[in-house]
Amino acid sequence: MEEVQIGGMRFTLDLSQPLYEQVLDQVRSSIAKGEIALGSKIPSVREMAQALKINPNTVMRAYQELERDQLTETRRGQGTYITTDSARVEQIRYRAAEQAIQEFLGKMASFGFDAQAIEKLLRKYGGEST
Amino acid sequence: MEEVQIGGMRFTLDLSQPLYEQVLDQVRSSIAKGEIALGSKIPSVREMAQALKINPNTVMRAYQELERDQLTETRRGQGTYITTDSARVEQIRYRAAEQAIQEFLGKMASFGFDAQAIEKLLRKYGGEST
DNA sequence: TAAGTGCATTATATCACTTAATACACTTAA
DNA sequence: TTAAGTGTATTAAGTGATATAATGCACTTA
Repeated sequence: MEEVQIGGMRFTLDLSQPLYEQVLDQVRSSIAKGEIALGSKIPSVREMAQALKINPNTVMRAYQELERDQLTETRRGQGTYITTDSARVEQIRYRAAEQAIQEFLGKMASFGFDAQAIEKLLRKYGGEST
Repeated sequence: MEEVQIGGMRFTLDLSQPLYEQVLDQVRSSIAKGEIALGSKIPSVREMAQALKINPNTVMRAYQELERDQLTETRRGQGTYITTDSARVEQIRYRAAEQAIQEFLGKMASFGFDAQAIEKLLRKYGGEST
C-alpha cells in the first residue's frame, strides 16, 4: 500500500498480482489518461527498479510489453519514450475497453443477470468509484 | 475446449485459470442461474474428478469453497447438496455482481473513460455475448 | 458387510514469478 | 578518449501456487 512518486507517475504495488503486471498497468494507465505527455521519457529501468524497490528484470518485463504494444519506443543507450502516435494510444484504449466490457458482461451473464438487470445494477452501484 | 456433461451441468476446462477455480465458477454459475434445483445433490468428489479427468483433491478444493460460501451443504457419507436457502443464493449473486461492477468501472476509469463514455461503449459493444 | 460418501495427510512435480549477479553494445557528455 | 548511464541478454537460485498421486479414516446406506 506504499505509494511511490516517480517520473510524474504514482505507483502502488501489492502482492495481489505479479509485480511486472502492476507496473505495466500503471504506466499504460498514465499514458491512456494523458497524465504523461506523448513523446516524453519515462524513468530508466534501473531508476524505476530502485524507486519501487524491485528487481530491474521485473521492470524490464513490463517495459518490453509496453513496447510490444507500441505504446513506447526504446532507444538503445538513451532510454524509453512514450510514443508520439496518439492514434495508437486511442487504439489501445478502445481495445482494452472492449475486452473489459466483454469480460464484465460475460461474468454478469454467468450469474444470471440480463441486460436490463445489469443496467439497473449499474445505476445502483455505479456512483462510488475513486 | 472439451465439453463434459455431468450432474445436469456442462463443464469446459482449459489452462487459462486454476482448475479448482474453474470448477468452482461453473458450479456456482449453475446454482446462480437456477439451472440446478435447490436441495439437489451434485456429483461426488470422485465422480466429478473422473468425469473431468482431474485429481479428486482439486475437486475437493472447489467443493470446500462452495461450502464456505454456504452455497452447498455436505453430509458425511452421503454427498454434497445445493443449499435450500434461496435468499443465500441471491445474496451471493448480488455480492458477486457488485464486485464485478466495481472491478469493471475501476478498469474503465484507469483507461480514462468517464461514466458517459462507458454508457456509450456499453451500447456499442453490448450486443454480442455468449 | 460392502460400497460409496467427505475428508485428511504426505510426498512429489511443475510452472510462474522474482531476485541476484554479470556482462555487453550503445549513446551522451565531460 | 573516457566515464556514466542507457537497454538488453544470460545464468542461477529461491519461493509459492497449483496439481497429481497414493493412502487411510470416519461416516452412511443398502
